[in-house]
Amino acid sequence: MNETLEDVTTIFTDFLAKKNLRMTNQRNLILKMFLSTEKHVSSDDLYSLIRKQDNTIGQATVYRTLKLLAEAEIATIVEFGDGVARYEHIYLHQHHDHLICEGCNIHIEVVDDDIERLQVRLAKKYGFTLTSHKMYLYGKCEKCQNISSL
Amino acid sequence: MNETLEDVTTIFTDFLAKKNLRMTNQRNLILKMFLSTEKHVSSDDLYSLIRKQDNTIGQATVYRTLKLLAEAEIATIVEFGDGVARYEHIYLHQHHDHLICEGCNIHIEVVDDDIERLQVRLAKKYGFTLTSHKMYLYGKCEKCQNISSL
DNA sequence: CTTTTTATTGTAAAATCTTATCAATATATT
DNA sequence: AATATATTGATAAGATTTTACAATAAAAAG
Ligand SMILES: [Zn+2]
Ligand SMILES: [Zn+2]
Ligand SMILES: [Zn+2]
Ligand SMILES: [Zn+2]
Repeated sequence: MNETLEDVTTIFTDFLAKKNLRMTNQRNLILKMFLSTEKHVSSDDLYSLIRKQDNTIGQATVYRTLKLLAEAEIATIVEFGDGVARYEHIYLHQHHDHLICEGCNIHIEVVDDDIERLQVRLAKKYGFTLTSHKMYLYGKCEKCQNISSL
Repeated sequence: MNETLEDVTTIFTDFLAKKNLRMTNQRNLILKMFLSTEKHVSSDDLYSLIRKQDNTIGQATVYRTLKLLAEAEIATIVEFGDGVARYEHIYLHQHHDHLICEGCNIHIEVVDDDIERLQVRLAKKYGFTLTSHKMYLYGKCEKCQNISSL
């Protein structure tokens, strides 16, 4: 996907309008900051980032806006199992899954077209139409394999 | 996998011994109740179940024991995104992934051997050895597809 | 069998993350 | 302008999980 910030802002504004909600300065700033980050930010991460530009913004507003962004399908939730909801953007960033090293904790974004195809097939086998999926692969990276074999 | 309750209890006891921990009545009961449940129980679910048999047990003990069971690889965490950690047993239950209907919320356990194979291949491509994975497929079941098209 | 050491438990407090409440403010509609 | 509606920030409340700690139980040592 190659949307610009303006495109995504329009998408969000339209989404809001459809629900009788308004595009505000706060929502605008939050969206802008969110899109400018790479990968997995928690609401709190984003709140800290935004405070640097505008320290009047409220924590709850960030929570609320991220929920809206997820509803608008501009953001998706990623859960790494520590009880914190993290978000990443879909627009400006295409779908991917996560490969995670249990040793050093690095996260690599991956996609395998064959798997993506088979997921649709698998869902269809049960009469489902697939709208999305999440896949997390856990293992050890090259470096950590060597360390643990010492 | 076809382990019996006794087998799994032994596995857990051994795991504990290796860490200088002890098999206690509480841990034994929690394990037994956990294995007797089907699928996704939260710590609180399990706590309620156990209280019926022994109302002296503490909530924290259930949390602690489930953590240990996960560490011992007898249980795995399943996260459905509502902020609650749920557990399911690996022993007595083989690996599977989850197909979830966004309409009626039913959960179907699925496995696709081709996908499982490709996951290993994908990880290898990045120099990773794979130890586990989680895959959640979200969509609409047959019934819910029809409902939403009315 | 004691005594001593170590681990475990239950209770309750604390920590974390998220949501709800509400009066004040900003935005849209009339 | 006046009115209605939505939004905000602060704060309280909720929910889930972890931690602290004294009392208890289990294991090890004597
Ligand atoms: Zn994918
Ligand atoms: Zn690594
Ligand atoms: Zn699988
Ligand atoms: Zn359904």
